[in-house]
Amino acid sequence: MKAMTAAELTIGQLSERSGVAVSALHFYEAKGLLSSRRTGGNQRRYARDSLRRVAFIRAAQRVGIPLAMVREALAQLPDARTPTRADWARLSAAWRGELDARIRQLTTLRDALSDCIGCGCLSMRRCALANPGDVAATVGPGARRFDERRPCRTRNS
Amino acid sequence: MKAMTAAELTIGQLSERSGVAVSALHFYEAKGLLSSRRTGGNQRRYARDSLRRVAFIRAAQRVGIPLAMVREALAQLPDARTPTRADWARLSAAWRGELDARIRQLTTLRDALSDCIGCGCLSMRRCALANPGDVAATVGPGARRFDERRPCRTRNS
DNA sequence: ATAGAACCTCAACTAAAGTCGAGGTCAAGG
DNA sequence: CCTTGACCTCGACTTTAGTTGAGGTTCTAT
Repeated sequence: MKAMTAAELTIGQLSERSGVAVSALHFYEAKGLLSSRRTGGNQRRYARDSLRRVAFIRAAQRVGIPLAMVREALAQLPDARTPTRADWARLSAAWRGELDARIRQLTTLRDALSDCIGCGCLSMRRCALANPGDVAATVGPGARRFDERRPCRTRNS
Repeated sequence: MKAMTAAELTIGQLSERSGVAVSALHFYEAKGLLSSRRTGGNQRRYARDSLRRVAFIRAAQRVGIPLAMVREALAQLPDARTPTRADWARLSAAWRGELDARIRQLTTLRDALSDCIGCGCLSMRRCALANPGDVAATVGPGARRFDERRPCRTRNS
């Protein structure tokens, strides 16, 4: 174990510091989420910003974002030079919408469980529980929205 | 097509009204998330509250909760009689914590992306991006918490 | 110089959450 | 009666996100 923190990381170091298994790092590389330089002996060497990429990948994973989507996001980072603050900020901005939507969806589910689930409402077309969060809006004429929260007191069961 | 809405639903009706494929309903039943009466001819008949169970399953699914966890939750509902308001309310209460945690995690990710990702922080042990949300608290002595949001200006990269 | 840890590739396996198709049964209208 | 559409089971296949193992190479410390 070479304690010296060099400019680059071995895969073992990246694994340990990120808490992600070596096999998973191989896998991320195979899927194009991560890249590495190879030494003369064909071993991987990671630039230090890989640590942040991996953190980003795992953070996204934890909230249920599929790797394919993460890959697309990361593809916007330059792969020649080390990403700058601005590069990450751009990526960040692109994701706010997605994250906000998911937060809204979760919040809605939580509230629906508290407010609505005991109401007897079984109309799949109207209950908050039943609607995908975004798709909900455009059902029938009258453009009723998800967020004009009329918590369905229909009792058709 | 028998338009008469009877006391029970066929699998086709449940599928159509819930928007879930028949094959998925079979699958849910196989996994113990759903149950049905059988007719003389071995066909499934669903009580009307199945509609709500399915809505609940899908809502949970949409926010990334695995079926196994949903199954456990639904197991708390009585399977002899139709669940009452109170039954659902109990289940709802049990889930608030889980949902709140997920909402917190997502919010943290969103904020970390906005505030922290460009900060140069690569300390996997300290950055909001890197921590599983709950586990974060207990690292080293000093009990620093996740929510005393000191957005890591360490710049050790 | 050599043991052992860490690394490499590639193929096979796993688990979750389904879908698809084959081959057969049930039920309702003409 | 008999056709047609909805239903049945069961096994095979799919995708995502990896893990595990075999067989071989590289690195580094003694």
